[in-house]
Amino acid sequence: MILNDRKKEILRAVIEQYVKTAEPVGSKTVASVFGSAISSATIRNEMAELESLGLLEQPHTSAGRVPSALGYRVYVNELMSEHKLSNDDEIAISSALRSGAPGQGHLLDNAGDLVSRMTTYPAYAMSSMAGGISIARFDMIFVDSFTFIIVALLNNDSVKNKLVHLTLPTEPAFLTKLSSVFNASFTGLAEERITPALITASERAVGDTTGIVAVAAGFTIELLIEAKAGQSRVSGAVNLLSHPEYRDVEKARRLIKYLSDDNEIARLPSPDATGEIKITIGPENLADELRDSSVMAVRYDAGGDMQGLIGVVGPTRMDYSKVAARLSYIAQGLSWLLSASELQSISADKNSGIGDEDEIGKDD
Amino acid sequence: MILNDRKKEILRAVIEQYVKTAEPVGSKTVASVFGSAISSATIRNEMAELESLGLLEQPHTSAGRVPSALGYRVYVNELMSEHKLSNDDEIAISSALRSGAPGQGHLLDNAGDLVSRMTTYPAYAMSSMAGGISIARFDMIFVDSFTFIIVALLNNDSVKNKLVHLTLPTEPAFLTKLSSVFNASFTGLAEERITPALITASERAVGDTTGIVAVAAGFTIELLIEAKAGQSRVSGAVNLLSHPEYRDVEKARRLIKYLSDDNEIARLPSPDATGEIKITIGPENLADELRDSSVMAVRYDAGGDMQGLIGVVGPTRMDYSKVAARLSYIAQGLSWLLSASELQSISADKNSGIGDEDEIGKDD
DNA sequence: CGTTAGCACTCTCGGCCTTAGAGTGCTAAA
DNA sequence: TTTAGCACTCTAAGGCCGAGAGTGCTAACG
Repeated sequence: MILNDRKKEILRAVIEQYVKTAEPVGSKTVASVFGSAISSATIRNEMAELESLGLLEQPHTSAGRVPSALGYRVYVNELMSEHKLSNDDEIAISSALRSGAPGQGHLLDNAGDLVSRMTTYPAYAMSSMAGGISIARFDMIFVDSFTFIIVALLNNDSVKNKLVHLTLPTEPAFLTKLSSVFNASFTGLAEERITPALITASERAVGDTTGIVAVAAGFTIELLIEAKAGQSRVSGAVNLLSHPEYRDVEKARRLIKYLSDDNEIARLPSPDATGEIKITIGPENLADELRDSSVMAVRYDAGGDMQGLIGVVGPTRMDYSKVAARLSYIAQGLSWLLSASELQSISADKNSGIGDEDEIGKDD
Repeated sequence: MILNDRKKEILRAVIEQYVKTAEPVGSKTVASVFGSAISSATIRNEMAELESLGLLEQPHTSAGRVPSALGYRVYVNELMSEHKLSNDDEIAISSALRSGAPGQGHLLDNAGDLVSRMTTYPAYAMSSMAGGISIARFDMIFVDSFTFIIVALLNNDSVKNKLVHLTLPTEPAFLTKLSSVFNASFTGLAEERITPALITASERAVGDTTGIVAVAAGFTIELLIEAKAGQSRVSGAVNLLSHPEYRDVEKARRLIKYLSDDNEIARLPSPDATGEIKITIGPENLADELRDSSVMAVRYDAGGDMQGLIGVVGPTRMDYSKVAARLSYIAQGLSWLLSASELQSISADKNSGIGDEDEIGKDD
């Protein structure tokens, strides 16, 4: 978009004013931003042109102008100045990262809560694994003859388990055999690659006639499915309700409903590279429910082959610059803590929970 | 409350009509309920008396009447007829219970989702353990010299785990010793009873100089705290927004905010005995945020020493009878499935996940 | 004495009009 | 090219009015 400098400044002024007040911005208001350098009449002319370029819109004749989605896009691409985080923000974020939200053990929840608190918008957090989630190692714990526990160490360094009850008794030696077969056959496989044929083969390998292999395999699949599902989280959806664009309950309800669907979350925009902030504005979003909202997201490095993603969903009238700054500061902090923790281990500092690998998606 | 039969019938009619329409009910409407048995003038007289008794209220002269909190209370205690569940409802509930919500492994989530879906109100689900949560059994899994897993079988039959990284190497034999000391010292203890003194004692018992005992004990405490926290869940908070009494966004926001606080959830009303439905109406609720909402809850038997609780939060204008019927049908179903599963074990039916003990709060 | 028809009265809600104010676009002058 | 001036447009808020709903009271009735 080729705009002369003055148009750019006017566009910037309109957007920044509108973001602040949520009211259409008139030529006089813009003029006052420039002191007495330009008259409101000139600005009116410029604004009329900006409108015909599709960057501004008028709710009706004789209201001021409001940025269009395209206007925001130009602003984000070309005009937005880097927002400098305040000291308070930096302190708030880094101390929250270091201590984790009280009473919460989950990294995704922690990160999501923090993002949502620091932006006043609903946040989403996801983690993903290059090559998908699989099990790195099985252990079977004998509890009593009718009970055992499957413990699975996943390739994302989290641990999951299943308690299994049996109708026919078993014994420790059998479980040892079971676990070595499982370690041989099922490790490294994504959930969809654990096929019935594979299970039957293992059944034969163990010499199982009681069905225990099938059951254990079933739990293994469940466990992998849960591990995949546990990879996304939305926090602070209520926050939507404090923004004027969602004062219409029905609109808010639809968006919150949308955000509570895990499958949809997985489809939210995600940036290609670590550190780069991806912004999709209004109709740039594919989902209908997001047509008049914006989404910002950033990846972070969760150590090893793991990648994480945090983002927010809010009205198109967002302070993109400020949100971007906070989002990327948080992402950087997470990358740092999570990569650092690869070298880290027993730590006397009990509060640094959020950085410990034991915190990563080990739920269930 | 001593009311003659006709007053009772009128009160009932007003409430049932109001529940249906959310509009103040006039004498004529009530009269039509009785056919031409009583004239609207008579009803007017009766309604005026019901108002002076505090059972009905008038939003303004010349609107109809609306039930007061006291009116609902009398209705719930004395007038409410038992709602007969439709066949469809029974089928919907029992099949949902049997199969679990798709993609969700957690019992609390499942139950909460179901309740919220079947009532259109936000639901809360909790589970609790007579005597508190403690660990029944420890296992330590050696992964490599610098890594091991603590697996804890809790007294509520769920399993939790922690992945621990070490700075100094260890070996399987040491972990065996560690786990026997932990099994001897820390089993059966609630989180607050694992004291520094106890930890030091174990340290001496194992002969540990590396701090590994302290770290493992720290993780054990964390694990218990998480187990306690994982015992309550709210589902379907968005549902509030579809009810006209929460069309005021600010009101809805406050209530949803309130419901997203775990500590507050733990304080929501809970009935004394299994099967009994506890209903608190409007100002009967202690929390300010619930002053114009009602809460209904029922306990179910989760097998063994475990108790569960499901409930809903909604406007005082609720169909108490219908919600009660659905709630208690769900509670009965849960009791049945969970108690049954004590006898149950390996089951060929992969879909009966919700009834399997492995599903209970094993999210750590 | 309880019940009922009749009626005046009250209050809300929606529609309509008016006015104030904000902001525009156009014109003409600098 | 910029700007002052001005007529014009549109909304939002307030006021007014009539329709409608529902009441409470009174007086008549069985």
